[in-house]
Amino acid sequence: MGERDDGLGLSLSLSLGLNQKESTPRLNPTPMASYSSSSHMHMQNSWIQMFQSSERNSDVGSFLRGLDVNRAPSRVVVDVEEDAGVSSPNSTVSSVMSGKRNERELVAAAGAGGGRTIEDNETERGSSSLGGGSDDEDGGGNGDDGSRKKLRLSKEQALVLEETFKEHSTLNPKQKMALAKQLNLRTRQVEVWFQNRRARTKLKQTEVDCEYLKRCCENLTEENRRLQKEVSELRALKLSPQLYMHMKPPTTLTMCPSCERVAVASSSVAPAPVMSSSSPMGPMSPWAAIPLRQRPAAGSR
DNA sequence: CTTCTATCCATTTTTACCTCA
DNA sequence: AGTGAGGTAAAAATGGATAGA
Repeated sequence: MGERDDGLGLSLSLSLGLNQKESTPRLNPTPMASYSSSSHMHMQNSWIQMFQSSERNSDVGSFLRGLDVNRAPSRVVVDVEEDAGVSSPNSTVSSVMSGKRNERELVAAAGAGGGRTIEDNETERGSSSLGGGSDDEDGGGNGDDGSRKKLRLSKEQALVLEETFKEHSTLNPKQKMALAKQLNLRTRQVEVWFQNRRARTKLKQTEVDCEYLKRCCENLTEENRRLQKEVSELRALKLSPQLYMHMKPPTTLTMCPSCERVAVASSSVAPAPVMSSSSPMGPMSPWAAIPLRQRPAAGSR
């Protein structure tokens, strides 16, 4: 199904993302959840390329499917005029009515009432796709009744949209209109496509972040388990002082990760002063009697 | 400050396509 | 081989929030 492509892409993205993040153990400083047009270049260089590579494959896949199944190459019918007529709802419609709904209603009305929005779009799509679109196949359908009709974008259209999205995750009205004209789409379609594209990107970014956090959680859980085990071992050693005095200090828990001082592994001393920066090694510290060179962690610094 | 317009996002609905029994 | 059900992604619609004039 279609998910196969997406699943593949996602798995690739995940693996890449994790590898990338493992080298830099921190979440993406510009998470996609809050990306904006000003920060889209970040994602362009990091995440989005992973997505786009997979999605492009998906597009190619759907395109190939479309080629095989649906579209026999046929004549090219280009009708750009209506695009402008129908597709500038923001300016023309809103001046008469108010709000976005009116624009949609107008489009629907135009499609139903002898206008040629949806139906024409099919024609336009066929024209801009690889000559695809047998006219009788889609055009004769339900375009006349004004009902919404699915508009599967052609490969070329999707490709151009993707390339544009790479450069700008958002479009200003001028760019939108130019792109719509170039692709023989309505500006509303371009706008919707970009909205959906941003949503897909964000969703995938969320999934990647979730996977990364899951990994972090697993690592921390494992680390916690290991430390708990070590604590219990040290507590057990407390019961046998002779052995304790002659043992080497543990290889872990020897360094405070924050202040990078040698920590005190004494069980008789409360752990709080251990991390104190003023006197990390109190007078009661059993390690104080051990020469520094015998402390593996301290000596390794 | 209010109103209007445009845009965005989150969510939902619709549609086309695919797989499988 | 043909067909319908179910699943999925994508396109479109909807409603709310927000910014700017």
